[in-house]
Amino acid sequence: MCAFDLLAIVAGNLLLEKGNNTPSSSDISADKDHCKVANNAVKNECQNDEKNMKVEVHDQGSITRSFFVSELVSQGNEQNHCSKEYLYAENDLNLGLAATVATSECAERIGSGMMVNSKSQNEIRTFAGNLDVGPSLLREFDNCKLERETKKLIKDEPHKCGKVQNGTVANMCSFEDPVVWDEKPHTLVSSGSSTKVPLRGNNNSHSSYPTNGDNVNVNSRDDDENSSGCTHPSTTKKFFRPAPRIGDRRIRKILASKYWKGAPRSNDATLSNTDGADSKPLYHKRKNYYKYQRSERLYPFKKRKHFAYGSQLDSGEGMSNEFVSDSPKKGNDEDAAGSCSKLHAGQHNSFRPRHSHVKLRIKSFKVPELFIEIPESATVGLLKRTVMEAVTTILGGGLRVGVLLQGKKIRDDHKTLQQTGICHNNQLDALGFSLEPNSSRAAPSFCPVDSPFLIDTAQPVSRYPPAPSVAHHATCAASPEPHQTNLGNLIESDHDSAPSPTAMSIEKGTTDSKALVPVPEMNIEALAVVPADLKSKRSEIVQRRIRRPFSVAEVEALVQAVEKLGTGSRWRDVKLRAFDNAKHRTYVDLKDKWKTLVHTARISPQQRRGEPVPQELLDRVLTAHAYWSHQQAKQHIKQQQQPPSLEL
DNA sequence: GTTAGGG
DNA sequence: CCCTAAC
Repeated sequence: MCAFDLLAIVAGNLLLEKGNNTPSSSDISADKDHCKVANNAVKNECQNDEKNMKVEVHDQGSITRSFFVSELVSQGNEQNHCSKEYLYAENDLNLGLAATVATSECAERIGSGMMVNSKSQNEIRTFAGNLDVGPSLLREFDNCKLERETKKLIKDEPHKCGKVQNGTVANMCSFEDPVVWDEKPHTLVSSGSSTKVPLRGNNNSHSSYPTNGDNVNVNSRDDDENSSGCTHPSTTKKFFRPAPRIGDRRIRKILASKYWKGAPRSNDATLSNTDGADSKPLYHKRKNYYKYQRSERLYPFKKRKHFAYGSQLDSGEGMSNEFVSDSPKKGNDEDAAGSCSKLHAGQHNSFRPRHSHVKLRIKSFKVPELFIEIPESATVGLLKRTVMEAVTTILGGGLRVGVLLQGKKIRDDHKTLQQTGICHNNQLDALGFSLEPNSSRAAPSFCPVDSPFLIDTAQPVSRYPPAPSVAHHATCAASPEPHQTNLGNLIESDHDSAPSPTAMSIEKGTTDSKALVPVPEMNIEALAVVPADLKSKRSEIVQRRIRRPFSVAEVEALVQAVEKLGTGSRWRDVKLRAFDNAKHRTYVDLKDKWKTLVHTARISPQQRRGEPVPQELLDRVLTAHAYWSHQQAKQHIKQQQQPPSLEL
């Protein structure tokens, strides 16, 4: 069950609420004409064996909350600097950006107590970490008051924003559920979703480091989440860098590949409903790409976060705070009101429905299905980490929000809510949201976004009851899982899952240690529309493994093995010796890793990226490499000299 | 099935 | 990590 706590956080259902703010979704009588998204108060608390992570999101509907970041910044005594940027971002309707700025600029200050590992790379994480740090810090944010001051500065230093903002602000407006955006100035829209919380893998951030390279990503991402959970920090990243829809560079590769030449970036476009801005990510430099890819995916959340003006972050108990307040608290909003309207100014025009508003309350999301296999002897802490990593892995490919109406997935992003029937009385209760893995194949260009035939009815979705029911349950299913892996806390997943929503399930541990396996779901409807040949291509793509950085521990093991066995023609032995239980590490992987290690060891530390490998290890790499290279050379010489003699 | 290297 | 040629 513990494991599920983490998952549960992510998991969830959507509650559609009309009219009044009553929690009950059944209240149909409410005025449907005026629908708004209720604010969610979500408090999640994840405790790790290592330390307590707290992600609390209280969206009380107070617009003021949006300034959380700013406040945070100001707290750091960098009001001028940070707030400016923040405001600027705000001006762009890009709170996320603001958060980003704050993160990069002020992270260290804010989190003075935190470990700041390194430059920009870790800043975000650090920032998030700070947020987590504690109630004490967070409480400070409670008093929001910098809006006015900061506003002045909004236009002051646009360039700063640019610096931080690699992506496009336009991205913000991408494919979110229109619903969320249907807010008018007066309407308080905040779909504070518990979703953010879960991602927080901070638990491991310190200690887990050796465990898995992924942690790095996870943490940073998580932190984002956290921060977002706390308020906006997370959001930041998202906007900061337009979310690459597709997984790794694979996407790039795919697009470039012969098979896909015909279907360029439109691919992305498909995934993201509206704006073409999404395609940008493809052009991002690879290095940055990984850094942000995960966080970026959380598009939906971030947007919501923007509107989910997190209120005070105090240490609460409940994992999910059901509290929802629809309307902003007037008291707090006094100040915020102005900024708020400004904040949303640009949005209304394009997104708000003409007549009525849809009022939604998203209590939680369904999350992709996970299978976890772990030894009974494993510790709870390990279980938690495992789950965390599993979640991270799944999310690694990015997330999309799926909208389900009466159990049917709505694919046409261009339809209005009205057209879809979401606003109608009888539909509100049937509306569901899901988090879906955002895989590259999910929406190849050849699948028109708008094509009606894609609006499938007979989807895997059926497996997943309309949001409300799925919510927080992690079901324990004992089903033999074909693709298993070893290596305790490392995640084994070789495929991004297909874009269908899934429920959570856990597989009872067997005797050996196993890892998580995101079980991909077939995108039936999509496949049905795809030409046969393309279909096969796609399936190939699906097999692509996710990138999983080597942890220091793994590097250590690799180095040790190579020192003993050597490199030449012994990768299989190395594998068996040091990574026999890590199924996801093939000898080819090890070989490749060694290759990169050697390269890394030769370049200057400044040029290195990713999780830093201790210099000591790098030294050993060079030494071992030199030694074995020499041995190999000698060997070759011998062989070249021997044959003649034999012939003679 | 492995290894070695380029991508 | 992927892909492939070459064992």
